[in-house]
Amino acid sequence: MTLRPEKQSMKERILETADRLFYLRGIRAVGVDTIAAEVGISKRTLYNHFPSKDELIAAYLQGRFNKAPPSDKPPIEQILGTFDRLERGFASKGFRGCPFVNAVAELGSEDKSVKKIAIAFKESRRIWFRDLLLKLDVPDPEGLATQLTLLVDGSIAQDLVRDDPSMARAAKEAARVLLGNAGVGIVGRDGGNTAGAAKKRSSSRRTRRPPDV
Amino acid sequence: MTLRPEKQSMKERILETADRLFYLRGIRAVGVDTIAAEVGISKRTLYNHFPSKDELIAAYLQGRFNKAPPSDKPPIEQILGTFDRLERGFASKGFRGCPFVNAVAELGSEDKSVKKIAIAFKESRRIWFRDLLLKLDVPDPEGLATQLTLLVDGSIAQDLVRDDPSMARAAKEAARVLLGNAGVGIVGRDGGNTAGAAKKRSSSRRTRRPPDV
DNA sequence: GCCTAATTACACAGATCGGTGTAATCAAGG
DNA sequence: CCTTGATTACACCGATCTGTGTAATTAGGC
Repeated sequence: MTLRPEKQSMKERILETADRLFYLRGIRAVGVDTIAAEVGISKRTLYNHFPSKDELIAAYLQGRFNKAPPSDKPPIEQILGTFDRLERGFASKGFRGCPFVNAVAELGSEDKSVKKIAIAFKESRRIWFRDLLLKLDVPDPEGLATQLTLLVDGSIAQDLVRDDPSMARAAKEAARVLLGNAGVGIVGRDGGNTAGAAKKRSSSRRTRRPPDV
Repeated sequence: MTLRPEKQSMKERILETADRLFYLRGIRAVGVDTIAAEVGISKRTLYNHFPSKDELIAAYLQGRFNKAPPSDKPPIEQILGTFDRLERGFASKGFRGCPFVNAVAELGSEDKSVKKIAIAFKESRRIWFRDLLLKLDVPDPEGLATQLTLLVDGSIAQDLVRDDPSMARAAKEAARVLLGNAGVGIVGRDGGNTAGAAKKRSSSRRTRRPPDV
């Protein structure tokens, strides 16, 4: 009966489907019945693994907490590479903004646990930037790290409404300026200039998975 | 019976209440019954003024389209002043992020009209920045305007999840660097340095109206 | 074969959703 | 006074929501 390996546990299957639907259509817009039907299980089974939708939501956001893969590349490349990965994410078909920001926007200040997870995620990214900046001996790693997160979240929000992956490139150029201002030497500018980046209203949206946010 | 002037029309009263509830609690989270009850009218009256909730949502977002007051102050002050107003907005009690981003995040790609309004708003702000930058004769007003909008939206998203109005200051400092890099002379840095701005995890939230986004 | 645990189908509860139909009431202006 | 239009109360629709109760069915390990 098991046509394919099916190494996933039931809980994983539920969580995977919930992740996809919550992220793509919105948390409030997706009911537990829809999730159960999509997984191909009964609603009862779903509730056997997650006591409530709220817990499923929390698990969904926890699962979005990325596994930032450690890299041995130079810090400056890692920092700027963030925006390249961001641009690929924007261009992927299923991109729908930052799941944490979206969740907070949807569920408001009612759900405290959701906000806590969102805060933790945002802070983790800021710390990731900061630790890289520490290696670069910039004057103010804390403040610069915060500014870089602003560019990240700003480009995400802009792409969410505009569907314009070039926002990531604009953010990258701004990041380069901020880094340069902090005394970090400019590293290989890629291809074209960034002028009029907002003009190339790309209508691409290829078929890739949303890598990370 | 009219204790106070009551110069508002019925439609305005409905829209005002809808705006407050939609923005504060989320669009999907607020039903038409709730809005009617809050206004103190019957649901029938509400539907006499707005044929559907979707139209009410559209009117809500249209109403958020700000009236950018023309100013005769120097462009550079207007640009940087944006972040000051942003910080005041963040510190106000009812601030809950960008209504347009929130709406797109909530309603997803289903509602086309909502997305159109959101795009128009974001673009209008970019144009506002660009026109000011044109007066400053910067090399790339289009690209720089885009970058400034990234800082604006980034700080809004960050404040939404962190409740930290200092994000606006961090954005302002970054904007100053970007402007300086474009050849615009530094204008009066205010008070303290921007270092560790992310540290002053303000728990303020005063009682003010959300001015604009 | 048997025990245990998971999963199933399915009905149902209680609430809320957007939206409508209807008839009574109210207010204002001619 | 009378007419007209707005507003009211209120019942109701069908759909959907989260969550539960229950009894039958399945599958695997001993």
